[in-house]
Amino acid sequence: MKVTIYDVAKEANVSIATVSNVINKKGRIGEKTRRRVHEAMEKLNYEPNILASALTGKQTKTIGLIIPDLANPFFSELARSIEDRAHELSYNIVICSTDYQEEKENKYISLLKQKRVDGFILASGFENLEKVQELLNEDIPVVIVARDYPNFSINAVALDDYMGGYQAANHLLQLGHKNIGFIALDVYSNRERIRGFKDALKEYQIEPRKDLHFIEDKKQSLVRAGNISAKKYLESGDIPTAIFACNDLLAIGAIQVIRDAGLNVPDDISIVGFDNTNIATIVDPPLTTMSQPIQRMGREVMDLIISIFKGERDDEVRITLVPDLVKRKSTKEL
Amino acid sequence: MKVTIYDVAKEANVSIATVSNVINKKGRIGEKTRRRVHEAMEKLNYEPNILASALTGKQTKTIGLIIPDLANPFFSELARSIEDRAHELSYNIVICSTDYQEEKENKYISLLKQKRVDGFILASGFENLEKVQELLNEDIPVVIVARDYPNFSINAVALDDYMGGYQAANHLLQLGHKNIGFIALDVYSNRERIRGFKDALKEYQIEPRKDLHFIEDKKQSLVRAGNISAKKYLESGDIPTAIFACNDLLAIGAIQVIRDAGLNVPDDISIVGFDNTNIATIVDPPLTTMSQPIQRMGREVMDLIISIFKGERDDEVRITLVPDLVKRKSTKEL
DNA sequence: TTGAAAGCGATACCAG
DNA sequence: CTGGTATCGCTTTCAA
Repeated sequence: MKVTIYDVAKEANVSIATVSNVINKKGRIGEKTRRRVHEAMEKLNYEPNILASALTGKQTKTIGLIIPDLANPFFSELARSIEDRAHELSYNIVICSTDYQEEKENKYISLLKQKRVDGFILASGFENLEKVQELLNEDIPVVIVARDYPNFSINAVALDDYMGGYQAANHLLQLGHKNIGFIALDVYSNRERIRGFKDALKEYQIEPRKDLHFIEDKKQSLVRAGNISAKKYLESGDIPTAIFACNDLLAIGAIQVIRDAGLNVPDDISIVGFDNTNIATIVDPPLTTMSQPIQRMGREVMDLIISIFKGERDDEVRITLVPDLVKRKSTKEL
Repeated sequence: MKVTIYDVAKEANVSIATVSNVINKKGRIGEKTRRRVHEAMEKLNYEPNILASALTGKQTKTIGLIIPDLANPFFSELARSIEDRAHELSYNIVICSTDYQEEKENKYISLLKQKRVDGFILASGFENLEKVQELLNEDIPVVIVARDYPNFSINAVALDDYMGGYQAANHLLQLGHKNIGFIALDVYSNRERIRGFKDALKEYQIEPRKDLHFIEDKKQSLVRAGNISAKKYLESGDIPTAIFACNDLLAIGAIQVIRDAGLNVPDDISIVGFDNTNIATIVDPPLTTMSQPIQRMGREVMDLIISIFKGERDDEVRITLVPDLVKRKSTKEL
C-alpha cells in the first residue's frame, strides 16, 4: 500500500498537520520534531501525492504544450528546449500535436483543463482564438511561442517574422538575385515573412513574382509540399534564380526537386530556408537559413509562464526575438 | 469559480451521487433524471476534475514517456506515434528526455510517480534496472519500447536488433563488400546489431575488422560522433569499402566526413544506416537503412500498456518486430 | 510549537 | 432508482 502522510505522522508521533508543515517549510517547527519527521519520511520512503495537494488548490507542476507536429524538427527541438527549462524548474510538460486541426486543439485543451495543468504554452496555428480567449477568461495562464497574434492581447515570446523575411530577401538581393520564388504555409507568421520579403524587394525596386506559393493542404508532409511548389516554379516557364522557403523542410523539398531536374543548388538556383533546425546542417548543400533562437525561445517562454504563475505580471508581455541569417552553401552570387 | 459536481447536483435537483452515476454510466438511472442531469451539465459547462477522481483510485489517464532525447528524430517520431495512439484512447503523454543520465531518469520517474501517472513507457537506455524494478515492485505498469533487456522479465515491444544487424551486413555482403566498418553506440541494442553483423560476416567466412567503433561519449551529438568515427576509418590506412552505422544520424555524420575527404558515397564507400527516420530520405544520397516500424511500435506499445491497465495480462508479453531493409542510394555494388 | 477538524471534488457502498 | 455519507491524501485555519 502507498505510504501517506498519516503513516509518516504516526511513525513520527506527530499530527499530519505537522508533517505537512515540515514538508512545506511552513509555520514554526521545533528542530527535534522536524528531524523526527524527516527520519520517518526517509524510513517509509514517503512521496507526497501531488494530486491530493493539487486538489486543495496547489499547483500541479504540469504544463500543457500544444504544437502542430512533434515529428517536425523545429517543434521537437523547441519542445526539447522547453522541457529542459521545465525540468530545471521541476515542472513536467504534456505535449500535444494538433496537425493544425481545431478539433484536436479543442480536445487537448479541455482534457488538460480537466487535469488542472497550471498553464498552457501554445505554439500551434490557432487561427481560431476563441478557445484561447476562453482559457484567459478562466484565468488559466497562457503563453504563446513562435506564433504571434497581433491585435490580441496575450503574453508571447515571438519571432520578428517580418524582419526574418526582410533579411532573407536582402541576402538574396545582395547576391544579385532579382527573380525570386517564395514558398510558404498559409499561417500568420509566414504571411509576415512575405511582407518583409516584399518590402525588401521594393527597396531594390523589384516587382515580386505573381506566383508566390502558399500551401493550402496542411496535412501533407512539408517536404512533399516543398517538392510540389518547387516543381511549379520549374515548370512555370520563368524559372527563378533563387527561392525563399519559409521553413527548412520546405527548402529541402525544393532542393530535391531541383536536383532531380538536373539543376544544381546553388549554381542554378539559390535556396534560403527558415528555422535553422539541426537538419539544415545535414542536407547537401548545407542550408543557408534564417536562424530561430530555439534554445532561447524555450527558456524565455518557460520563464515567462512561471512569472505569470507567481503573479509577477499584471501587464502583458511580448518578447520579440530576432532571427539571424546563417550563411551556408545553398545560396550563391548570381 | 470552477463548477463542481455539487453545482450540477443542485441545478438538476438531485444528489451528487446521482450525478456521479450518470457521468460514469453506473447503476440504474431514470431516463428523466439522466436528461435533467445532462442538461444541467451542459448549462453550467461542467468539466469533471480528474484530479479528484484520481484521488479516489481512478486513473489519471496520463502516461509517462521516458526517452533519451526528444530532439533526436527517431525518438520524436516514436513519441509522435505513441502520442497519436494515446490521443485516440484519450490519454495524455508526459515526455521526459534523459540524455542517458541516470540522475535525470530517476528524478523524472519519481516526479511522475508523485503525479500518479497510470504507467510508464520506457525507451531510454536504462543500463541500471533498479529503478525499473522498483516500479514493478510497486505494481506500476511499465512497458519497454525500442530497447530490450534480456534476462529481465518485463513487457516490451522490441525490435529484433540481431536480425537488423544481420540483414544490414547481408545486404553489404551481397553487394560484394568484404571490408566493412561499423559505428555504434555502446548500448544493448547496438551490441545486438553487431552480433548479427558479425554472424553474417561469418557465413561469408569474412573476419570482421578489429576496429569496430563504439561511441563512449553519449553527450556529444550523434552526427558529430559519426564524423569522428568515420574520420578514424579514413585515417586508418585501411579504408573500408562500406560502413554500417547503427543509426541514421551516425550514418549522416559519416557521409559528411567522407564527402569532405573528397570521396563519394556510394561510389567509394557504401553506407547503411539504421532507423529509417524521415531524414533518411532528406540527405544526399538518400540513405539505405534498416527501417524500424515506428508507427507500428507506437501503436503496439500503447495498446500493450492499456491492456495491462485493464488487467488483461498476467503473463509477460514481448512483442518483437522485425526491421526491413530499405534500399536507397547510399549503397552500391563493389 | 503542535493538533483537531473542515474542506478540495469526486467515487462507492449501503440504505431506503 | 436515488441519496446519505465515508473516503481518498493533503492544506489550512483556528485553538490549545
